[in-house]
Amino acid sequence: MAVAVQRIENSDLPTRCRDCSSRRDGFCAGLAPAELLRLHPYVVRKRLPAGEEVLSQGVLNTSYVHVLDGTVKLTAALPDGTEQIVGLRFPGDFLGQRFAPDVGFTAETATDVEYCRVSKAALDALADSNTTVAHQMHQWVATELQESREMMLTLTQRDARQRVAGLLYRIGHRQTPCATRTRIELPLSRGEMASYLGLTIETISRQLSALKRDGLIAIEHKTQVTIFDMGKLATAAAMTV
Amino acid sequence: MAVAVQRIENSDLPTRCRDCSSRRDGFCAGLAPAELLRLHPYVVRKRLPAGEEVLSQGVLNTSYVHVLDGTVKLTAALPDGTEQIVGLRFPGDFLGQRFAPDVGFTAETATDVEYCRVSKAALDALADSNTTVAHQMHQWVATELQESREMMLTLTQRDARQRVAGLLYRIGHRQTPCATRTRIELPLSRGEMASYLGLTIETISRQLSALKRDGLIAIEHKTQVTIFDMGKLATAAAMTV
DNA sequence: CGAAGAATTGATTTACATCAATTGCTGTGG
DNA sequence: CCACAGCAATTGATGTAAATCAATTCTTCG
Repeated sequence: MAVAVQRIENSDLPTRCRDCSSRRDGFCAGLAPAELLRLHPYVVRKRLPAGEEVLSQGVLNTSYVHVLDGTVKLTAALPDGTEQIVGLRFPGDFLGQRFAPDVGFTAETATDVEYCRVSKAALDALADSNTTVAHQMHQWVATELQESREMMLTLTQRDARQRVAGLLYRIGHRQTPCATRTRIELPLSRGEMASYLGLTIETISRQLSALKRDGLIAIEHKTQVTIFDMGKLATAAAMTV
Repeated sequence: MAVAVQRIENSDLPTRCRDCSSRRDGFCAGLAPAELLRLHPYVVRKRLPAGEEVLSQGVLNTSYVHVLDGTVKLTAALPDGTEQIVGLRFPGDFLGQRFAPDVGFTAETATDVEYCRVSKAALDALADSNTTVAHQMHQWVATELQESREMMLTLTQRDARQRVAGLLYRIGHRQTPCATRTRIELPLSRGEMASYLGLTIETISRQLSALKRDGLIAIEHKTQVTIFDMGKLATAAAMTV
């Protein structure tokens, strides 16, 4: 508990942490330099291209993943062999369950992704000795639950147009939090968007065309989406209140 | 940490805990007798009729609720004034979020309900000093997340018949875990089932009639449902992996 | 260039919603 | 005890959003 830390220089941090955004305002901001150093041997920083598995459903749950750059999709393998997207993870997000014996959902890079993989045993040990860390991990699950319940409401209440607009809004919000007008790079194919929103590829395509026709967005090269007005998009998504 | 407890008699427990099922195999099984005694002044045991609010969305989050008997529905108030059911809680389940400043969802009794209301401050304090309790609470959120993600899959993948069959199956499973043939008391009206499953009252009614016609269930007095074969119902619900 | 895959667009079908009527309970008052 | 609100549930008729089926068009890449 009593980690006497004061005036520790940046240079006392592990090299890779020095310029990391997570150190400034993400998960690692909650860690003392000494703790980062203690964790250091159990962390690997990686970069993967799109379409690679980061964590695989069903295997022994031995690591956490902290997303630094790019988009990761969480997928559930369905009995019929297809996969269903159940969540998206962006920079700053955290993957892994503390109290699950094995991995519940496959995590797969949707774009090029940079991340830190942390040994579960090491971070769990740290959480055992540092309640702040334990709380942070607990709180993260609560955040995921909240998100998942919002998705439930989306699926029961919103029509196709609202779902697509809402997804674009959320991606825009994560990629450029403060802009009213923004250009985003879609991390998902039409099929992936369809899977996530419980719709079909054709419906996604039609709704994107409709949003384009209505002057809310522009699309270039399939994946470059310009959002002209985040507020109007939020209205189209019925995200108000 | 070092709570020296040995050979504590049942009579050392708070009176209300002595015959409580939660003490045997629920949340309170994880607590030492001394801890139960410590919590005792901050707990009230209550019994409410159907249709009462147990926790109210938006108010300051000051208590946890531990369901002992009956069914509680979690509802989200929608902007248009209607309410959407986002979850059901049965005996043994837990309500309340450790790290949320206010209550996220209204919890309302769907049937007569017996429960213990615990001061949040007191249980949080206990969790701070007893990691087992903290873990249990963390784990509970993880369980809720799991359930919520399964609901997402239901809403994206399953049709009306599968949803209704699945709900009956789950209620049957909670009320009588080991039976193949069972009779359940529906804790929800048709409208509530519709809200939970993202369907309409009429569709629920038609699907119940269809399941009856197909010989999977029988219904008396609207709410008494006999399930002839849980296995067949699970098949109808496509719950099989 | 041509093949293969992804996305768009159009035509048709369908599951569920919506609208509408009827039935069946439950409680209240004459 | 019956009459009749008042409400939930059922059942039927019709409408509609999205799925499905079916061509194109656009992209990428060997």
